[in-house]
Amino acid sequence: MPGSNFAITPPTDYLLHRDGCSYGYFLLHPNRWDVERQQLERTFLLPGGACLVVIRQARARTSDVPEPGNPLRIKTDRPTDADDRAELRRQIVRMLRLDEPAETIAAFHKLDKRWKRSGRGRLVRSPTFFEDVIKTVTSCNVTWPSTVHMNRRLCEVLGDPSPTGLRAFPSAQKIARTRPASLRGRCRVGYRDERIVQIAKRFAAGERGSKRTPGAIDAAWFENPRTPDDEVYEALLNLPGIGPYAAANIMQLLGRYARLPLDTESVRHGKTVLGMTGSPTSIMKRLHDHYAPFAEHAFRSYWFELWAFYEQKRGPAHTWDRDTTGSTFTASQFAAEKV
DNA sequence: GGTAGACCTGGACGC
DNA sequence: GCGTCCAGGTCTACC
Repeated sequence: MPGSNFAITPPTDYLLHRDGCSYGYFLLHPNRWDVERQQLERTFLLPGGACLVVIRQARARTSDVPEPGNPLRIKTDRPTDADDRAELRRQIVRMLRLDEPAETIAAFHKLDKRWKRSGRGRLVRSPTFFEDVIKTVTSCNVTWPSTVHMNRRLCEVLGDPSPTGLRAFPSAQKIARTRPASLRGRCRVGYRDERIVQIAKRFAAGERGSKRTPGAIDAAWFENPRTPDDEVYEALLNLPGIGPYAAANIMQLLGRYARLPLDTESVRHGKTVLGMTGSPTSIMKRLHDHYAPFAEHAFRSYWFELWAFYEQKRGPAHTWDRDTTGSTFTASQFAAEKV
């Protein structure tokens, strides 16, 4: 089937295999990182319907390895019109954080020089705020393999298929129309069923512009950098299924890096990598103090430390296959291994 | 304000 | 193959 081809020019320091494989969500359906081809594949929801998209960074003429800032080649599995391409471009920019200029990453490297050489600084996320929120809910109170399973089932059961047959992440409207019991039974989300449907209803109401629906979510307000951090955090805490950890994690997904989403894995990191001792509560307090000097970049410093530990154990993230390495490792495995 | 226990699933383990 | 235990963050009731 004939598709469309176009290119996006990323920031001058951008590397797809490094910056696209920088956070666990790149391993969750409908995302798939093709290790062999070093390209990102995913079905996007566009005005004209679901569409499988392959994103690959152009190589240099004399090398198999892309150079920073090389164009991103976008290929779709069906023809796209101008509306489709505009929306696709918008979602890719959000997902890959192409709107973060090289200067912002340089400012982070000035504050935390450990990552200047590798160039790490951007964190991949979802094409939409809604998907980031749901993915965060599915990551709470479960081990990583369960998070992988829930996201796979959400796509398989509720996601629209592209012409090739690969499914997108379900829209807020689709989940809002789903019965909680069905979500629990078919997607294995457990007690999160009602909470996920409630969140989806609020997003769906916000997308319809329904001001009369209590709690309707105005995604643009959350995404607006001018909205104060504290107000965003408080609003997130008011969503069902979102507690302090999930709210702080969604904050970083919104590009607000000052807060740390600390969980049991953070405590493990504090103990095994940073040599901290004491109760989990005291370690979490010390972790906050430890990363405080990195101010508005605190999460980046924390996360790339954690990510470097994972890569030390499992190899570079761009070699992790979603359905093998990427779906099996757990924090408890790392805790049991020697550093 | 702090804390205990329930919530649900999948994986590990013992038999 | 079956039963039991455990990890994981949020929510509610209770003090």
